[in-house]
Amino acid sequence: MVRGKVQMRRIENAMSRQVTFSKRRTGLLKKAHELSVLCDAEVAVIIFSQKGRLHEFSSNSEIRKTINRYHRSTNDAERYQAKMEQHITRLKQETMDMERKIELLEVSLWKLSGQCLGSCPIDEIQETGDQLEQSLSIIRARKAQLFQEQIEQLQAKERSLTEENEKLFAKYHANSWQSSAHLEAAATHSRSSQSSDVETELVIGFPS
Amino acid sequence: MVRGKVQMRRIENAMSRQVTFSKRRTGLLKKAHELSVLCDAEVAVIIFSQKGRLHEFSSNSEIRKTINRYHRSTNDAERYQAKMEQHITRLKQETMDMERKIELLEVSLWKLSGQCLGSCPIDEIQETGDQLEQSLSIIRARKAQLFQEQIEQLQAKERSLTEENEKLFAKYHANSWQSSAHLEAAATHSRSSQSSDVETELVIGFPS
DNA sequence: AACTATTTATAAGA
DNA sequence: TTCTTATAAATAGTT
Repeated sequence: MVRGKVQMRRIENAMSRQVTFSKRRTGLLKKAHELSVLCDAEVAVIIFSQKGRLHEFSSNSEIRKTINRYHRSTNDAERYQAKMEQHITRLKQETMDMERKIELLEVSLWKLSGQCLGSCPIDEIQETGDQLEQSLSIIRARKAQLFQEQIEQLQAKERSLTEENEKLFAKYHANSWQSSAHLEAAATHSRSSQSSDVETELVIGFPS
Repeated sequence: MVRGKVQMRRIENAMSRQVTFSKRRTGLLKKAHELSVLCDAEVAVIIFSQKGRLHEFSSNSEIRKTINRYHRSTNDAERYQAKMEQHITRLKQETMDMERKIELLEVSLWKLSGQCLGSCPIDEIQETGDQLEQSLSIIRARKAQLFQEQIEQLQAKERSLTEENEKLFAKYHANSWQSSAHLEAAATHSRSSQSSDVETELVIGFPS
């Protein structure tokens, strides 16, 4: 039996506390239910016992809905939501920009590859053609330059090889008279290789 | 005074409902507070009145903490977070794909415009050149075709104008002998216009 | 908001 | 946990 007012402080006896928790918890949930029914209110109750066990009541089918409504009605939530919306808007904008960029690039490539001519006006085709001619001339110049460089490299290589050959020839000729026939053959080879390079240069330098 | 058990259903009288809400709401929050103090429990109560006004109780200083604990103890939160991460990952992937696509397109355009030649190997330049030659030939063909069509249109127009002129000439010649000098001038103009068109055709058809 | 007759909740004991 | 019961607390209807 109730022996007077209960002191409004933590019940020290663990057993009593557990029992009281059980009883009052039931009472609280019941009261919450009654409030929601009688007054047509949206009520949510969350209780964690001292041991961490969860008990809950929601007048709604989903307590999350009430929590979300709470978040919405709090200012924090509005700020949070605004931030999120801003973020999403930014992402969408970025995506759209990228898509537009891709489209423009694809159209450019399309035009440069000679497609889409059915729908292009003649002045645009003219412009694309001019652009291509220009690009081609740059590329032809670069090609010519690269060939020229290659030729110069080959010529340099050839010169150094010829020099080496001549040195070797002189060396062998001076130091060993025994195998003169063999060395003569090497020198001949060196000279024929030189003339072949010159011929190649002329062919590549001025294509038909 | 209380005249018997209250029926557990919505109170129809708005005034009574409002008063009962006020009283019971106070009671519920008090009970929640008592439970939290007596039993050392974590309690949160959220109430939205019928009019949407928010009332809350939290044994904690911050009701958000209790809500977060609720989310944690439920698996909802984890699932929600997992979903969000998945979504973000997907968005990032899409962005990366788009960036890669843009890069490829830009490199293609770069190459086709004759840039980036310092770093390109000769065979790639060769390939680009071939591609450009091909595109150019397509565009030249299209240009020629468009000029041809334009010429044909002009020829057709010229023919119809000539015919009309001749008809008019005949008509005026037959019906009115009074102003023969004036009509003679018109016919001369018609003939000169015709020869001018033919000249234009020859210039456009075979440009230097 | 205050009053009060009643109902309801619940502490302690079993 | 559940039942009982004495008592505190809550509250419906009224003022």
